[in-house]
Amino acid sequence: MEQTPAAPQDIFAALRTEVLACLRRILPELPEEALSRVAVEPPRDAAHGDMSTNAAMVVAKAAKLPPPKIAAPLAQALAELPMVAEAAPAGPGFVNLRLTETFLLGQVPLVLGAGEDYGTSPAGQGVRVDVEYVSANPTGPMHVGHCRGAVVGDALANLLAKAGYEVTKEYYVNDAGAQVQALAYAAYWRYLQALGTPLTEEEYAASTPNGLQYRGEYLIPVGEALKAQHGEALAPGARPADPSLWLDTVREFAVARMMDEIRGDLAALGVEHDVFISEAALVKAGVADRAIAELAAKGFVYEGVLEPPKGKLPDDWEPRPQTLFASTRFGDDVDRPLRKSDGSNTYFANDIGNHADKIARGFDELVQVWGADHGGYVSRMKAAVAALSGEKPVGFEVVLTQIVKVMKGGEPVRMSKRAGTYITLRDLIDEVGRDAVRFTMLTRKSDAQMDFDLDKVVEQSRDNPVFYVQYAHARCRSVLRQAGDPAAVELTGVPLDMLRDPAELALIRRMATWPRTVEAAAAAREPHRIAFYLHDLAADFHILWNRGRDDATLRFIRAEEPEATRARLALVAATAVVIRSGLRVMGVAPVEEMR
RNA sequence: GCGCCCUUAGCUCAACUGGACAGAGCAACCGGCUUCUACCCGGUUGGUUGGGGGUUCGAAUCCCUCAGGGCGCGCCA
Repeated sequence: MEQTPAAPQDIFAALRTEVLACLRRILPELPEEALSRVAVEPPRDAAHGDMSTNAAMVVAKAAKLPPPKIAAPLAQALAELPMVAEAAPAGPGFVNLRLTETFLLGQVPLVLGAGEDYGTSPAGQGVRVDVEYVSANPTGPMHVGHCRGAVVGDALANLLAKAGYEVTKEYYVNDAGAQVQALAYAAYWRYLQALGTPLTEEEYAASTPNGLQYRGEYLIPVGEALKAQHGEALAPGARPADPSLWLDTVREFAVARMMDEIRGDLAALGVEHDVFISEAALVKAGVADRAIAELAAKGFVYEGVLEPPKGKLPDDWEPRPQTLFASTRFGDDVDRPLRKSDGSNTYFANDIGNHADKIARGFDELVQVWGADHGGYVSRMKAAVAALSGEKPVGFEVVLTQIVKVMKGGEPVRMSKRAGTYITLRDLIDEVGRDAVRFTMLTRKSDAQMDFDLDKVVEQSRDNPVFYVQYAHARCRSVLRQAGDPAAVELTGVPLDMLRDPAELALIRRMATWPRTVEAAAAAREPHRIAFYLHDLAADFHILWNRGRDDATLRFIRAEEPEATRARLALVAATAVVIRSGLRVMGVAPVEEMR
C-alpha cells in the first residue's frame, strides 16, 4: 500500500511548486529564470481567497503575452489540483485560489505532529552564519543601550537557526585599547581605596593618563578583590606605583570581572553566546597583523594623508601621513586609518583581524548587530570583508538598532553616566521582567527608534502586545487543563470537519502562514516580524474566544457535543503550539496562566 | 559640509522586500457586557504614505530632489 506523502508544512511553498509546474506545461518555452519572481501568498484582502499568485504578471514579458492570457489557462490548470476548491483570474493578472476545507483542516494535525518544530524550515540550507551581537566593552555593567542589540541579535540568531541556517552566536570582547586601559586605572583607584590610600580622588585622577574615566561604584568590589589577592604588592604604602608593576595584572583582573558581570547580565536576559572572542587574544596571536599584511599583499594598504573632514574640524587636526586601507575601492567614502600615531592598531585594524578570523573559521555569512552610533562604521567593515574574501565572497550584513528612549509615566527618564543615573539592564529586568523586556524590544523594526514605556509594558490590557500574546497562550492552556490536558496523539484523529465557524477557519489560515513568516523574517533579518505575527495570531484566537462568550454553541468545551469539543481542543492545542514556537524564537517563556 | 537611518490615520506602529481597495491597537463616535478563572466585547469614522518629479502593467516600497527628525564624521571602542 502506498503511503500518502507527508503534507507539506508550508502550504504556500507547496502551492508555488504546483503553480510553477502548471506554468511550465502551459508555456513550455518559458526560460527558467522568468519563474524566479513568481510568488504565492495569502492576499491582503481575505475576500480574494486563501492564496494568490502573481505568476501571470511576472512572466508576461518573457512569454510575450498579456497577463490575462496566461492567468486564464493557469487558473484552469490550478483548479484541477485536489487541494484547490476554486481558482479564478482576477484584477490585472492575479490568480486567486480558494483551498478546500479538508486541506486547510489538515494543517491542524500537521501542527500537532510537528509540535514546536512546526515552522522549522530548511530554507537556509545549512549556510554557516555568524551573528555577532552585544559586544559591549568590558568596562562596566550592561545598560539599556546594550539591551536592544542583545535581544534583537539573540532573536535573529534563533530565527536564522529555525529557518535552517547553521548559526553561531558570537560576542567580540573589546579588551584591548584605551577603554580597558582606563578601566584598569579606575580599578586601581578602587584598589588604593581598599588599601586606605591617603590620596583624594582628584589627586589620583590628576596623575592618571586620561583622568579617571570610570567612577562607578561597581568597581569597589573589584578593588576589594584585588586587595584580597595581592595585598599591598601592587601599591606599596597604598600609593600609586609605577604602572609597569601592576597595569597588566589589574587590567586583566578587571576585564575578567567585568565580563563575569556582563555574562551575568546576559544570563538574566536569557542570552547565551556560543563563543566569546577576545580582541587582545587575537592581537596577541598576530591575527590582526596577518590580516593587514594580507590586505597589503593584495595592494589595498598604503601610506597617505587624509583630507580633513568638511565642516567643523577637531581642535588638534593636522595633516599627517598614516597607514591607510583603501576602502574606497570597495565603495567606502574615504580610506580608513589602520594605525594610530603611536604605531598601535586602530580599533578598525583589530576588527579587521576579528573578521579575518571569522572568514578563516569558514562562515558563509557574517551578520553584525550594532547600535545606531556605529552606522558610520558599516561601509568600511563591509569593504574590509570584501577585500579579505577569496574566491567565494563572504556575505557581510549589519543590522543597526536605533536608540531606545526609556519612558516613565509618559516622560523620558533622564540618563547621565556622569551623574550615575543611567539605567542598567538589571534595573530594567528587575522592574518589568525579562520576558516583557525581550518581547517589547521586538515590537519595533530595529531601524526605527523606540520608546520603552516602563508602565505600559507591564500593563494588563489589550494594547500591550506582551500581555495580549501571553494571555492568548494562557487561555489556550486554561482550556486544555479543563479538558484534562489531552495528549497530541489523542487530538490528531478527531473529526476536524466539525470546525466550520469562520473564526475557526481564520485561525487555521493564520497558523498555516507561520512557516513562511519564519522564512521571510529570516531572509529579511527582521525578528520583529515574529512579534507581530504572534500578535495577529493571538488576535484571531481572542476573537474566537469572545465569540464563545456571546454564543454558547461556539465554546471550546461543550459537554453535549463531545466530537466538536475534541476538534476544538485540537485547534486550541495547535494554537498554543504555534505561540510557543514563536515565543521560543523570541526567547520569551510562555506562561500557563496570568497572575 | 558629507554619509547612514527615519518620516504612513489625531497618537503608537504594521504592511510578507514591487502587487489588488495601505492594515492593527489606542483615541473619537454608536451599541453591548452575571464572563468555558481571567483585568472587557462588537461596530463605525478616520489616509494625496512629509512635498515634488521619475522608472513600469503596478510604488509606502526602487531612483532623483526638497523639507523635517535622529546617529555619526583621522590617533574612542
